Amino acid sequence: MTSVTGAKPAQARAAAPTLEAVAALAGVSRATVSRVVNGSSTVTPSSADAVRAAIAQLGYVPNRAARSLASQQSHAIALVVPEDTTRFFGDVYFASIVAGINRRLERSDYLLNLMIASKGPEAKMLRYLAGGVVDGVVVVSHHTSDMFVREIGDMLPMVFGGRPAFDDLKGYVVDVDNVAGAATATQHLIDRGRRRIATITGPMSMQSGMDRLEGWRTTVEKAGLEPGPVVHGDYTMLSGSRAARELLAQGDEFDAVFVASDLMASGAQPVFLDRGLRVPEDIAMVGYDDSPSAVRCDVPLTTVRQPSEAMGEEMADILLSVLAGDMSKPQETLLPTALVERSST
Amino acid sequence: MTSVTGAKPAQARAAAPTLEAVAALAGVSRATVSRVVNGSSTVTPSSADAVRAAIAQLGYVPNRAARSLASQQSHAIALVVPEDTTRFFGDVYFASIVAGINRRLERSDYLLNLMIASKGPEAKMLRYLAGGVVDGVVVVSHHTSDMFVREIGDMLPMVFGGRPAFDDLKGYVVDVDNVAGAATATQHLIDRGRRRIATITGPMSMQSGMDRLEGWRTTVEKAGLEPGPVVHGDYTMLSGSRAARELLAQGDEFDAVFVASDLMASGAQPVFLDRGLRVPEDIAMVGYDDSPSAVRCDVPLTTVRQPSEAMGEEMADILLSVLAGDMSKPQETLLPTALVERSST
DNA sequence: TTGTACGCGTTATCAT
DNA sequence: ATGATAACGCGTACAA
Repeated sequence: MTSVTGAKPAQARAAAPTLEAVAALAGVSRATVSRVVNGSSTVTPSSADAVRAAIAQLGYVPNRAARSLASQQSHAIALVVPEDTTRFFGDVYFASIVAGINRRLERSDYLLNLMIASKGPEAKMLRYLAGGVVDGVVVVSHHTSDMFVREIGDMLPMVFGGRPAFDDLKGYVVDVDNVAGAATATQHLIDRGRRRIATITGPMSMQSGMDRLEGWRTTVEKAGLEPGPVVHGDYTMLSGSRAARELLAQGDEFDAVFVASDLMASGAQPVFLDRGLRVPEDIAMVGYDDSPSAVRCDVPLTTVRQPSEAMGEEMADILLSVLAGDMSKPQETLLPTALVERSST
Repeated sequence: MTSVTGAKPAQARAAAPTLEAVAALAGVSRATVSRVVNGSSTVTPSSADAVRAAIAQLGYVPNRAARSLASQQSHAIALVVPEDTTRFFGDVYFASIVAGINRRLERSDYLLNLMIASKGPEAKMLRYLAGGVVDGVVVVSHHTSDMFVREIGDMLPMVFGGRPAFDDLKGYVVDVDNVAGAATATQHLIDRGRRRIATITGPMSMQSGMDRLEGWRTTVEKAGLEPGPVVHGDYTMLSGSRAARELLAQGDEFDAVFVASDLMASGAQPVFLDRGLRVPEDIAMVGYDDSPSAVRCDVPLTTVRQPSEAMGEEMADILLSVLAGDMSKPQETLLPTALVERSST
């Protein structure tokens, strides 16, 4: 590591102007300034103008800490993701969620605090949240083993992205209808004339994994078909290729497979192709997510699209409503999925 | 959108215990409690124990807003990324940076605030930062056109990831030696016996783009070689394939190409291969970044590895030092690069 | 409509 | 070593 010492980079920074200063310049009291800043009640237009002029002239910006302390609100929300950084950044699903949340937040004066909480610092994070850094929490990618999440619900309003697996949930839920999505995908396979449909599932520690499996099973049974082989994965590409090998190794026949995530499907497909199996002729595939990897496959994937960005936006919207005291939001919001047909079926 | 109304999810949340409460329980004054909380100076072990016991019993957590207001510090830093969400999440480089920053922050009580500031809300972000939400800022992926970044330097300590292109910079810089990295790559090509070396550059609006071009040029000239053709890209895969086509269209001969990012290289390579050119026999390639895409290429890329995660960690470390009043850090820190040899040379 | 005065939970400066 | 007490900057009853 080379280093070059240069001029000193720090300098005296101008003290930020306060409400007091604005009030003095505008010739009114602090209270009045506070009122126009918060757009509140009735202030005489003339003095309101004077205040606004003073604010502009001084470049006044409310001090966040002081405001929080007085109002008992931080005007920030947290996105809690119980995954490690690699998974978080490796999955575009999270990108969409964040984009959606951001889009809603841009129309407010709330801030987003990203908390990617892999394994260790759960206790630390709970302490942060307890410290009043945020007014509410959005939780996505939640596993049954993440018990600490329950404690969050005891101290802050909470919105889940994807229904958590435990029963006594405190908090709102925004979800896609995973059962219906999986059912649509499976039915599509049946409509294409497939009779022996396998599935590569998501993790059984996540509600979405269980729901998609259920959607597959009920649809197959309703059609009077014998369920094909089932192999479990964890949504990652690696687990997808492993599952594909296992499927083949088991020796059970199948002419189609419903894969619970595009990442797993794009891991599985090369395995099939390498074995000389043709997609979709020998094995038809349907994925889930409609992620970019679905298109990048050798045989582009038919898949179930989730409105991830809309989910993010909806979650933020619900949380903001709750924080605004609006208790009329439904506790559970289901967003629709859509089948996207490509070459793999 | 279906919705199901359920039980009311919100409930009365216990008021958080305050310093006052702890003091009362421990039988000391607020000041003393504050002292042990901040590990400060000299407190009698006996009363310190009493305080700690009270804290544990009450589950006391300091209120962040109050602390900020009193101490004039937020104990949070911001990572400002002037890119849109898609680019941010699409590039693993950022993931490493964040991971590195997080790793350093975990050993502190600072919080990270991610601000992905595409185009619009620059003014809004400046207002946030002016509001005292953070004590310092880390800026990565900075373009010459992002003028608003300069204003940040006027109000907060700042660390750049990658040297900004403007001259009067206020702030620290952590960078890799892009000139040296490009030089190593180019020299490697020369050592392999290549005489006519082209380059696909990064954006000329970024210092790193200019530096890598310079490293290529000086090395070629120092070897007494005639510089090969130069085509500009913007680090993305798409621009890489476009650049490759342009390179071919120009008709100038070349037997090697130094590409300023792996993403561009993985866009360029298929173009060469499609034209029946062999890598490395007809065209040797060296990329930059050592990103996952370097390995996913048909012909895995020889590339220049940057210590991205170490960069993130170093940036956070410097910022924390400055915030702690330590002015001894060098204004510019250069991290070393390393050549990773694979099949493309 | 506007101003006064108090409180928010900590830190920091004094005395003691 | 410890305890009053004054900031910190703002919101907001309450009074005028």
